[in-house]
Amino acid sequence: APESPMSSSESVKSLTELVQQPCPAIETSKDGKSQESSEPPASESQSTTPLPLSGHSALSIQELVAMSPELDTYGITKRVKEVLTDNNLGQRLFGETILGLTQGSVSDLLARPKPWHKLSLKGREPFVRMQLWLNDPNNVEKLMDMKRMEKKAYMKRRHSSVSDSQSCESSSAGIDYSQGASPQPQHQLKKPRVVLAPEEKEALKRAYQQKPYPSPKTIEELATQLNLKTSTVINWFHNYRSRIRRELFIEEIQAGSQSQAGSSDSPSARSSRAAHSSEGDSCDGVDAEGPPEGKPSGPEADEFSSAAAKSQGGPAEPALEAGEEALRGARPSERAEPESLEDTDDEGRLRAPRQSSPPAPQRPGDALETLPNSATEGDASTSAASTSVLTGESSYKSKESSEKISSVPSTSSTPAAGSQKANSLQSLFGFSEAASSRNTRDSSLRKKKAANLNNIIHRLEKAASREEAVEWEF
DNA sequence: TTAAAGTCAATAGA
DNA sequence: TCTATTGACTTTAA
Repeated sequence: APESPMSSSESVKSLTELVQQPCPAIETSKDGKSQESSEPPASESQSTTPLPLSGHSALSIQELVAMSPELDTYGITKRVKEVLTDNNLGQRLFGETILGLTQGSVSDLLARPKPWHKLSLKGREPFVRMQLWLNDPNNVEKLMDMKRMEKKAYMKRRHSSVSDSQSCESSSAGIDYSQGASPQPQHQLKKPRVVLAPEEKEALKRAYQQKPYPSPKTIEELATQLNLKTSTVINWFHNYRSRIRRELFIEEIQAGSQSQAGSSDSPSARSSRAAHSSEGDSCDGVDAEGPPEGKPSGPEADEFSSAAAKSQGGPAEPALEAGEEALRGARPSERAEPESLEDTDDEGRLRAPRQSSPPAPQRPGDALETLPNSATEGDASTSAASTSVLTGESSYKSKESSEKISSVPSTSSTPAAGSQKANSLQSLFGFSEAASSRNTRDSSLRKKKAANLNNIIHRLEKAASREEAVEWEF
Protein backbone atom coordinates (compact mmCIF):
# COMPACT_ATOMS: atom_id res chain seq x y z
CA ALA A 1 0.00 0.00 0.00
CA PRO A 2 2.57 2.47 0.86
CA GLU A 3 5.22 2.85 -1.47
CA SER A 4 5.48 5.00 -4.31
CA PRO A 5 5.84 8.12 -2.60
CA MET A 6 6.25 10.24 -5.38
CA SER A 7 4.26 10.59 -8.30
CA SER A 8 6.83 10.06 -10.77
CA SER A 9 6.63 6.47 -10.31
CA GLU A 10 5.94 5.92 -13.85
CA SER A 11 9.13 7.03 -15.13
CA VAL A 12 10.66 5.12 -12.48
CA LYS A 13 9.36 2.07 -13.77
CA SER A 14 11.69 1.68 -16.48
CA LEU A 15 14.51 1.92 -14.15
CA THR A 16 12.92 -0.29 -11.79
CA GLU A 17 12.61 -2.88 -14.29
CA LEU A 18 16.13 -2.71 -15.17
CA VAL A 19 17.13 -3.26 -11.79
CA GLN A 20 14.77 -5.84 -11.26
CA GLN A 21 16.33 -8.11 -13.63
CA PRO A 22 18.88 -9.16 -11.36
CA CYS A 23 16.63 -9.95 -8.69
CA PRO A 24 14.54 -12.16 -10.56
CA ALA A 25 17.30 -14.13 -11.57
CA ILE A 26 18.25 -14.68 -8.25
CA GLU A 27 15.45 -15.34 -6.38
CA THR A 28 12.52 -14.86 -8.09
CA SER A 29 13.12 -15.48 -11.32
CA LYS A 30 11.32 -13.11 -13.06
CA ASP A 31 7.90 -12.75 -12.52
CA GLY A 32 7.52 -13.82 -9.47
CA LYS A 33 5.46 -16.37 -9.12
CA SER A 34 6.03 -19.79 -9.17
CA GLN A 35 9.21 -21.18 -9.78
CA GLU A 36 11.95 -21.52 -7.70
CA SER A 37 11.53 -24.84 -6.73
CA SER A 38 15.07 -25.37 -6.96
CA GLU A 39 16.11 -22.76 -4.62
CA PRO A 40 16.40 -23.98 -1.30
CA PRO A 41 14.93 -22.01 1.24
CA ALA A 42 16.74 -19.12 1.61
CA SER A 43 19.24 -19.85 4.01
CA GLU A 44 20.85 -22.37 2.17
CA SER A 45 20.93 -20.52 -0.87
CA GLN A 46 23.98 -19.19 0.32
CA SER A 47 26.11 -21.79 -0.74
CA THR A 48 25.04 -21.20 -4.10
CA THR A 49 25.11 -17.85 -3.54
CA PRO A 50 23.63 -15.90 -5.08
CA LEU A 51 24.82 -12.99 -5.69
CA PRO A 52 22.05 -11.58 -7.07
CA LEU A 53 23.86 -9.05 -8.46
CA SER A 54 26.43 -10.74 -10.22
CA GLY A 55 26.03 -11.26 -13.79
CA HIS A 56 25.02 -8.72 -16.15
CA SER A 57 22.51 -7.45 -13.93
CA ALA A 58 25.18 -6.19 -11.76
CA LEU A 59 26.32 -3.97 -14.45
CA SER A 60 23.15 -2.26 -14.82
CA ILE A 61 22.79 -1.72 -11.22
CA GLN A 62 26.19 -0.26 -11.10
CA GLU A 63 25.36 2.06 -13.84
CA LEU A 64 22.33 3.14 -12.03
CA VAL A 65 24.34 3.73 -8.96
CA ALA A 66 26.79 5.77 -10.86
CA MET A 67 24.12 7.89 -12.36
CA SER A 68 21.99 8.14 -9.35
CA PRO A 69 21.33 11.51 -7.88
CA GLU A 70 21.97 11.98 -4.26
CA LEU A 71 19.56 9.86 -2.33
CA ASP A 72 18.26 10.42 1.11
CA THR A 73 19.57 7.29 2.70
CA TYR A 74 17.95 7.95 5.99
CA GLY A 75 14.59 8.55 4.43
CA ILE A 76 14.89 5.48 2.28
CA THR A 77 15.69 3.21 5.14
CA LYS A 78 12.92 4.68 7.10
CA ARG A 79 10.43 3.92 4.44
CA VAL A 80 11.78 0.49 3.86
CA LYS A 81 11.45 -0.29 7.51
CA GLU A 82 7.90 0.86 7.47
CA VAL A 83 6.98 -1.19 4.51
CA LEU A 84 8.63 -4.27 5.88
CA THR A 85 7.04 -3.87 9.23
CA ASP A 86 3.64 -3.09 7.93
CA ASN A 87 3.67 -6.13 5.78
CA ASN A 88 5.36 -8.41 8.10
CA LEU A 89 8.28 -9.02 5.91
CA GLY A 90 11.57 -9.93 7.44
CA GLN A 91 14.95 -8.47 6.93
CA ARG A 92 16.36 -11.76 5.90
CA LEU A 93 13.95 -12.21 3.05
CA PHE A 94 14.28 -8.64 1.97
CA GLY A 95 18.02 -8.70 2.19
CA GLU A 96 18.57 -11.87 0.33
CA THR A 97 15.96 -11.21 -2.23
CA ILE A 98 16.22 -7.56 -2.93
CA LEU A 99 19.61 -6.49 -1.78
CA GLY A 100 21.69 -9.57 -1.94
CA LEU A 101 22.82 -9.05 1.62
CA THR A 102 22.50 -11.07 4.77
CA GLN A 103 20.12 -10.26 7.57
CA GLY A 104 22.72 -8.78 9.81
CA SER A 105 23.89 -6.45 7.13
CA VAL A 106 20.38 -5.36 6.38
CA SER A 107 19.69 -4.69 10.00
CA ASP A 108 22.76 -2.59 10.27
CA LEU A 109 22.05 -0.74 7.09
CA LEU A 110 18.52 0.04 8.06
CA ALA A 111 19.46 1.11 11.52
CA ARG A 112 22.50 3.14 10.68
CA PRO A 113 22.49 4.35 7.14
CA LYS A 114 25.42 6.45 6.19
CA PRO A 115 24.86 9.66 4.39
CA TRP A 116 25.01 9.34 0.67
CA HIS A 117 28.07 11.44 0.27
CA LYS A 118 30.00 9.25 2.59
CA LEU A 119 29.23 6.12 0.70
CA SER A 120 31.40 4.52 -1.90
CA LEU A 121 29.86 3.30 -5.07
CA LYS A 122 29.55 -0.07 -3.63
CA GLY A 123 27.96 1.23 -0.51
CA ARG A 124 25.39 3.11 -2.50
CA GLU A 125 24.20 0.10 -4.30
CA PRO A 126 21.91 -1.18 -1.60
CA PHE A 127 20.31 2.20 -1.30
CA VAL A 128 19.66 2.41 -4.97
CA ARG A 129 18.15 -1.00 -4.81
CA MET A 130 16.00 0.01 -1.94
CA GLN A 131 14.85 3.10 -3.72
CA LEU A 132 13.98 1.15 -6.78
CA TRP A 133 12.20 -1.36 -4.68
CA LEU A 134 10.20 1.32 -3.02
CA ASN A 135 9.25 2.63 -6.37
CA ASP A 136 8.07 -0.71 -7.54
CA PRO A 137 4.38 -0.91 -7.08
CA ASN A 138 4.48 -4.61 -6.71
CA ASN A 139 7.28 -4.73 -4.30
CA VAL A 140 5.35 -6.06 -1.41
CA GLU A 141 3.55 -8.63 -3.40
CA LYS A 142 6.66 -9.96 -4.86
CA LEU A 143 8.22 -10.40 -1.53
CA MET A 144 5.15 -12.01 -0.19
CA ASP A 145 5.27 -14.45 -2.99
CA MET A 146 8.79 -15.22 -2.20
CA LYS A 147 7.91 -15.78 1.33
CA ARG A 148 5.22 -18.19 0.39
CA MET A 149 7.48 -20.03 -1.88
CA GLU A 150 10.08 -20.39 0.68
CA LYS A 151 7.65 -21.74 3.06
CA LYS A 152 6.37 -24.15 0.60
CA ALA A 153 9.76 -25.36 -0.27
CA TYR A 154 10.58 -25.73 3.33
CA MET A 155 7.58 -27.78 4.03
CA LYS A 156 8.24 -29.83 1.10
CA ARG A 157 11.62 -30.73 2.15
CA ARG A 158 10.61 -31.43 5.54
CA HIS A 159 8.22 -33.99 4.42
CA SER A 160 9.92 -35.52 1.61
CA SER A 161 13.06 -36.02 3.36
CA VAL A 162 12.85 -36.69 6.87
CA SER A 163 15.67 -38.95 6.86
CA ASP A 164 17.48 -36.87 4.48
CA SER A 165 17.64 -34.02 6.63
CA GLN A 166 20.09 -35.77 8.66
CA SER A 167 22.36 -36.36 5.92
CA CYS A 168 22.04 -32.90 4.79
CA GLU A 169 22.78 -31.50 8.02
CA SER A 170 25.69 -33.48 8.66
CA SER A 171 27.12 -32.73 5.38
CA SER A 172 26.72 -29.14 5.67
CA ALA A 173 28.04 -28.97 9.05
CA GLY A 174 30.96 -30.98 8.35
CA ILE A 175 32.35 -29.57 5.36
CA ASP A 176 30.90 -26.87 3.53
CA TYR A 177 31.68 -23.98 5.48
CA SER A 178 35.27 -24.06 5.65
CA GLN A 179 35.82 -24.57 2.12
CA GLY A 180 35.49 -21.07 1.14
CA ALA A 181 38.37 -19.88 2.84
CA SER A 182 41.04 -21.93 3.95
CA PRO A 183 42.13 -25.05 2.68
CA GLN A 184 42.82 -26.61 5.87
CA PRO A 185 41.35 -29.86 5.43
CA GLN A 186 41.84 -31.01 8.81
CA HIS A 187 39.21 -30.64 11.16
CA GLN A 188 37.09 -28.19 9.86
CA LEU A 189 36.19 -26.97 13.09
CA LYS A 190 35.29 -23.52 12.76
CA LYS A 191 37.10 -21.41 15.05
CA PRO A 192 35.03 -20.24 17.84
CA ARG A 193 33.90 -16.74 17.79
CA VAL A 194 35.70 -14.46 20.11
CA VAL A 195 33.46 -12.73 22.51
CA LEU A 196 35.00 -9.96 24.45
CA ALA A 197 34.05 -9.69 28.04
CA PRO A 198 32.62 -6.42 29.20
CA GLU A 199 35.72 -5.60 31.10
CA GLU A 200 37.78 -6.11 28.05
CA LYS A 201 35.60 -3.89 26.07
CA GLU A 202 35.82 -1.24 28.65
CA ALA A 203 39.52 -1.46 28.69
CA LEU A 204 39.67 -1.22 24.95
CA LYS A 205 37.39 1.73 24.96
CA ARG A 206 39.51 3.43 27.45
CA ALA A 207 42.51 2.77 25.38
CA TYR A 208 40.67 4.11 22.42
CA GLN A 209 39.86 7.25 24.24
CA GLN A 210 43.42 7.79 24.90
CA LYS A 211 44.51 6.79 21.53
CA PRO A 212 42.17 6.06 18.74
CA TYR A 213 45.02 4.97 16.58
CA PRO A 214 47.30 3.02 18.81
CA SER A 215 50.72 2.12 17.71
CA PRO A 216 51.64 -1.44 17.13
CA LYS A 217 53.42 -1.40 20.34
CA THR A 218 50.41 -0.26 22.23
CA ILE A 219 48.32 -2.83 20.52
CA GLU A 220 50.73 -5.45 21.46
CA GLU A 221 50.57 -4.39 25.00
CA LEU A 222 46.91 -4.28 25.14
CA ALA A 223 46.73 -7.67 23.66
CA THR A 224 49.10 -9.05 26.16
CA GLN A 225 47.51 -7.48 29.07
CA LEU A 226 44.06 -8.34 28.07
CA ASN A 227 45.04 -11.66 26.96
CA LEU A 228 43.75 -11.20 23.54
CA LYS A 229 45.20 -11.90 20.19
CA THR A 230 46.83 -8.98 18.58
CA SER A 231 44.60 -9.33 15.62
CA THR A 232 41.60 -9.16 17.85
CA VAL A 233 42.74 -5.90 19.27
CA ILE A 234 43.46 -4.54 15.85
CA ASN A 235 40.12 -5.61 14.58
CA TRP A 236 38.45 -4.16 17.55
CA PHE A 237 39.96 -0.77 16.91
CA HIS A 238 39.02 -0.86 13.29
CA ASN A 239 35.50 -1.84 14.02
CA TYR A 240 35.10 0.58 16.83
CA ARG A 241 36.34 3.51 14.85
CA SER A 242 34.13 2.82 11.99
CA ARG A 243 31.13 2.16 14.11
CA ILE A 244 31.58 5.29 16.03
CA ARG A 245 31.71 7.20 12.88
CA ARG A 246 28.49 5.72 11.81
CA GLU A 247 26.80 6.54 15.01
CA LEU A 248 27.82 10.06 14.53
CA PHE A 249 26.33 10.22 11.15
CA ILE A 250 23.11 9.02 12.41
CA GLU A 251 22.96 11.43 15.16
CA GLU A 252 23.65 14.18 12.83
CA ILE A 253 20.93 13.17 10.60
CA GLN A 254 18.48 12.73 13.31
CA ALA A 255 19.36 15.93 14.90
CA GLY A 256 19.10 17.64 11.64
CA SER A 257 15.80 16.26 10.72
CA GLN A 258 14.41 16.96 14.04
CA SER A 259 15.49 20.41 14.24
CA GLN A 260 14.29 21.02 10.90
CA ALA A 261 11.10 19.43 11.56
CA GLY A 262 10.90 21.81 14.14
CA SER A 263 8.02 21.04 15.92
CA SER A 264 8.01 17.70 16.93
CA ASP A 265 10.28 17.23 19.53
CA SER A 266 10.53 13.91 20.26
CA PRO A 267 12.16 12.63 23.12
CA SER A 268 14.82 11.54 21.11
CA ALA A 269 15.90 14.83 20.39
CA ARG A 270 18.39 14.48 22.86
CA SER A 271 21.23 15.38 20.99
CA SER A 272 20.33 18.53 19.79
CA ARG A 273 20.04 20.99 22.18
CA ALA A 274 20.52 20.00 25.32
CA ALA A 275 19.95 21.47 28.07
CA HIS A 276 19.74 19.06 30.45
CA SER A 277 22.62 17.66 31.40
CA SER A 278 22.07 15.05 33.51
CA GLU A 279 22.52 12.30 31.33
CA GLY A 280 25.05 13.31 29.39
CA ASP A 281 23.81 14.77 26.60
CA SER A 282 25.54 17.31 25.16
CA CYS A 283 24.56 19.66 23.04
CA ASP A 284 26.40 19.50 20.35
CA GLY A 285 25.48 21.29 18.29
CA VAL A 286 24.28 21.31 15.45
CA ASP A 287 24.84 24.70 15.51
CA ALA A 288 27.91 24.96 17.13
CA GLU A 289 30.64 24.63 14.98
CA GLY A 290 33.38 24.73 16.99
CA PRO A 291 33.42 22.10 19.32
CA PRO A 292 36.01 19.91 18.56
CA GLU A 293 34.58 17.11 19.96
CA GLY A 294 31.52 16.92 18.60
CA LYS A 295 30.12 14.09 19.95
CA PRO A 296 27.29 14.35 21.79
CA SER A 297 24.94 12.70 23.29
CA GLY A 298 23.09 9.91 22.92
CA PRO A 299 23.12 6.88 24.60
CA GLU A 300 26.21 5.77 23.39
CA ALA A 301 27.41 9.04 23.12
CA ASP A 302 29.01 8.64 26.26
CA GLU A 303 31.53 6.64 24.75
CA PHE A 304 32.07 8.90 22.03
CA SER A 305 32.17 11.94 23.90
CA SER A 306 34.41 10.60 26.31
CA ALA A 307 36.44 9.28 23.67
CA ALA A 308 36.85 12.43 22.08
CA ALA A 309 37.32 14.17 25.16
CA LYS A 310 39.91 12.14 26.27
CA SER A 311 42.36 13.04 24.03
CA GLN A 312 43.23 15.98 25.63
CA GLY A 313 44.93 15.73 28.63
CA GLY A 314 48.02 16.30 29.37
CA PRO A 315 51.28 15.18 29.63
CA ALA A 316 53.02 12.70 28.15
CA GLU A 317 53.44 9.35 27.40
CA PRO A 318 51.12 7.91 25.43
CA ALA A 319 51.31 4.69 24.15
CA LEU A 320 52.21 2.64 26.93
CA GLU A 321 50.31 4.51 29.23
CA ALA A 322 47.35 4.23 27.27
CA GLY A 323 47.46 0.64 27.45
CA GLU A 324 48.08 0.46 31.00
CA GLU A 325 45.67 2.84 32.06
CA ALA A 326 43.09 1.30 30.12
CA LEU A 327 43.70 -1.83 31.73
CA ARG A 328 43.52 -0.47 35.00
CA GLY A 329 40.02 -0.61 35.49
CA ALA A 330 39.31 -3.60 33.81
CA ARG A 331 40.72 -6.73 34.68
CA PRO A 332 40.05 -9.34 32.40
CA SER A 333 42.59 -11.50 33.34
CA GLU A 334 40.59 -13.81 35.09
CA ARG A 335 39.29 -15.24 32.17
CA ALA A 336 41.82 -17.49 31.35
CA GLU A 337 40.40 -20.11 29.66
CA PRO A 338 41.58 -23.40 30.05
CA GLU A 339 39.76 -24.96 27.53
CA SER A 340 40.47 -23.02 24.63
CA LEU A 341 40.62 -25.32 21.87
CA GLU A 342 42.70 -23.64 19.62
CA ASP A 343 44.45 -21.01 20.98
CA THR A 344 47.53 -22.51 21.01
CA ASP A 345 49.23 -19.78 19.54
CA ASP A 346 49.00 -17.09 21.79
CA GLU A 347 48.02 -17.55 24.93
CA GLY A 348 44.73 -18.49 24.37
CA ARG A 349 42.51 -15.97 23.94
CA LEU A 350 39.57 -17.19 22.29
CA ARG A 351 37.01 -17.68 24.63
CA ALA A 352 33.82 -19.19 24.52
CA PRO A 353 31.08 -16.94 24.83
CA ARG A 354 30.44 -15.43 27.87
CA GLN A 355 30.77 -18.00 30.35
CA SER A 356 34.04 -17.06 31.32
CA SER A 357 33.22 -13.66 31.94
CA PRO A 358 32.20 -13.26 35.35
CA PRO A 359 30.29 -10.65 36.77
CA ALA A 360 31.36 -7.63 35.38
CA PRO A 361 28.63 -5.56 36.15
CA GLN A 362 30.19 -2.55 37.08
CA ARG A 363 32.61 -1.36 34.89
CA PRO A 364 34.96 1.15 35.83
CA GLY A 365 34.09 2.97 32.93
CA ASP A 366 30.77 3.77 34.05
CA ALA A 367 31.83 6.96 35.06
CA LEU A 368 31.75 7.80 31.54
CA GLU A 369 28.24 7.79 31.43
CA THR A 370 27.92 10.58 33.60
CA LEU A 371 30.24 12.60 31.93
CA PRO A 372 29.24 15.81 30.90
CA ASN A 373 29.73 16.33 27.62
CA SER A 374 31.29 19.32 27.82
CA ALA A 375 32.64 18.56 24.76
CA THR A 376 30.31 20.66 23.38
CA GLU A 377 31.80 23.55 24.28
CA GLY A 378 34.46 23.22 22.73
CA ASP A 379 37.39 23.00 24.02
CA ALA A 380 39.66 20.75 24.93
CA SER A 381 40.04 22.03 28.20
CA THR A 382 36.69 21.18 29.11
CA SER A 383 36.87 17.87 27.89
CA ALA A 384 40.01 17.31 29.57
CA ALA A 385 38.44 17.85 32.76
CA SER A 386 35.87 15.40 32.16
CA THR A 387 38.38 13.05 31.17
CA SER A 388 40.05 12.88 34.28
CA VAL A 389 36.93 12.28 35.92
CA LEU A 390 36.32 9.51 33.83
CA THR A 391 39.13 7.59 34.26
CA GLY A 392 39.38 8.38 37.56
CA GLU A 393 42.82 8.32 37.27
CA SER A 394 45.10 10.37 35.81
CA SER A 395 44.49 12.31 33.07
CA TYR A 396 46.10 11.09 30.34
CA LYS A 397 47.79 12.78 28.01
CA SER A 398 47.41 13.18 24.70
CA LYS A 399 49.03 16.09 24.60
CA GLU A 400 47.75 19.11 23.92
CA SER A 401 47.74 17.99 20.79
CA SER A 402 44.51 18.59 20.63
CA GLU A 403 44.71 21.90 21.37
CA LYS A 404 43.70 23.48 18.57
CA ILE A 405 45.74 22.34 15.95
CA SER A 406 45.16 22.49 12.53
CA SER A 407 42.21 20.87 11.72
CA VAL A 408 41.94 19.55 8.52
CA PRO A 409 38.84 18.14 7.63
CA SER A 410 39.64 15.78 5.21
CA THR A 411 36.64 14.07 4.37
CA SER A 412 33.96 16.32 4.59
CA SER A 413 34.17 17.57 1.24
CA THR A 414 31.48 16.44 -0.79
CA PRO A 415 31.76 16.77 -4.29
CA ALA A 416 28.73 17.78 -5.68
CA ALA A 417 28.99 14.99 -7.78
CA GLY A 418 27.42 14.83 -11.00
CA SER A 419 24.56 16.89 -10.45
CA GLN A 420 23.86 17.31 -13.99
CA LYS A 421 22.73 13.99 -14.83
CA ALA A 422 21.40 13.73 -11.55
CA ASN A 423 18.61 15.95 -12.27
CA SER A 424 17.23 13.97 -14.97
CA LEU A 425 17.63 10.86 -13.05
CA GLN A 426 16.07 12.32 -10.15
CA SER A 427 12.75 12.00 -11.60
CA LEU A 428 13.43 8.51 -12.52
CA PHE A 429 14.17 7.65 -9.05
CA GLY A 430 11.13 9.29 -7.93
CA PHE A 431 12.90 11.65 -5.83
CA SER A 432 10.92 14.55 -4.70
CA GLU A 433 12.18 17.95 -4.51
CA ALA A 434 11.16 18.29 -1.08
CA ALA A 435 13.32 15.51 -0.24
CA SER A 436 16.18 16.97 -1.94
CA SER A 437 15.87 20.22 -0.26
CA ARG A 438 15.77 18.47 2.93
CA ASN A 439 18.81 16.72 2.03
CA THR A 440 20.52 19.82 1.47
CA ARG A 441 19.74 20.93 4.81
CA ASP A 442 20.71 17.79 6.41
CA SER A 443 23.78 17.67 4.53
CA SER A 444 24.93 20.99 5.62
CA LEU A 445 24.42 19.92 9.10
CA ARG A 446 26.08 16.75 8.49
CA LYS A 447 28.93 18.42 6.94
CA LYS A 448 29.46 20.53 9.88
CA LYS A 449 29.42 17.77 12.25
CA ALA A 450 31.40 15.59 10.08
CA ALA A 451 33.93 18.27 9.83
CA ASN A 452 34.16 18.48 13.51
CA LEU A 453 34.60 14.88 13.84
CA ASN A 454 37.16 14.80 11.23
CA ASN A 455 39.05 17.45 12.92
CA ILE A 456 39.12 15.58 16.05
CA ILE A 457 40.20 12.49 14.43
CA HIS A 458 42.79 14.22 12.58
CA ARG A 459 44.18 15.88 15.54
CA LEU A 460 44.25 12.72 17.40
CA GLU A 461 46.03 11.15 14.62
CA LYS A 462 48.54 13.79 14.46
CA ALA A 463 49.06 13.81 18.07
CA ALA A 464 49.49 10.17 18.07
CA SER A 465 51.99 10.16 15.39
CA ARG A 466 53.83 12.87 16.96
CA GLU A 467 53.97 11.13 20.14
CA GLU A 468 55.52 8.27 18.72
CA ALA A 469 57.94 9.97 16.69
CA VAL A 470 58.87 12.64 18.88
CA GLU A 471 58.09 13.16 22.30
CA TRP A 472 55.81 15.73 21.25
CA GLU A 473 55.41 18.77 22.92
CA PHE A 474 58.81 19.93 22.83
C1' DT B 1 51.09 -1.15 4.18
C1' DT B 2 47.50 0.81 6.67
C1' DA B 3 42.94 2.29 7.31
C1' DA B 4 38.39 2.52 5.78
C1' DA B 5 34.39 0.58 3.87
C1' DG B 6 31.46 -3.19 3.28
C1' DT B 7 29.93 -7.64 4.58
C1' DC B 8 29.45 -12.03 6.60
C1' DA B 9 27.97 -14.91 10.01
C1' DA B 10 27.68 -16.28 14.86
C1' DT B 11 25.15 -15.24 18.59
C1' DA B 12 22.54 -12.63 22.04
C1' DG B 13 17.86 -11.13 23.06
C1' DA B 14 13.12 -10.50 22.64
C1' DT C 1 11.31 -16.54 14.71
C1' DC C 2 13.12 -12.16 13.88
C1' DT C 3 16.24 -8.29 14.78
C1' DA C 4 20.54 -6.29 16.79
C1' DT C 5 25.26 -6.65 17.80
C1' DT C 6 29.86 -7.50 16.77
C1' DG C 7 34.50 -10.00 15.73
C1' DA C 8 36.59 -11.14 11.60
C1' DC C 9 37.38 -11.11 6.82
C1' DT C 10 37.58 -8.96 2.06
C1' DT C 11 37.90 -5.29 -0.91
C1' DT C 12 39.09 -0.70 -1.98
C1' DA C 13 41.80 3.60 -1.48
C1' DA C 14 45.70 6.20 -0.29
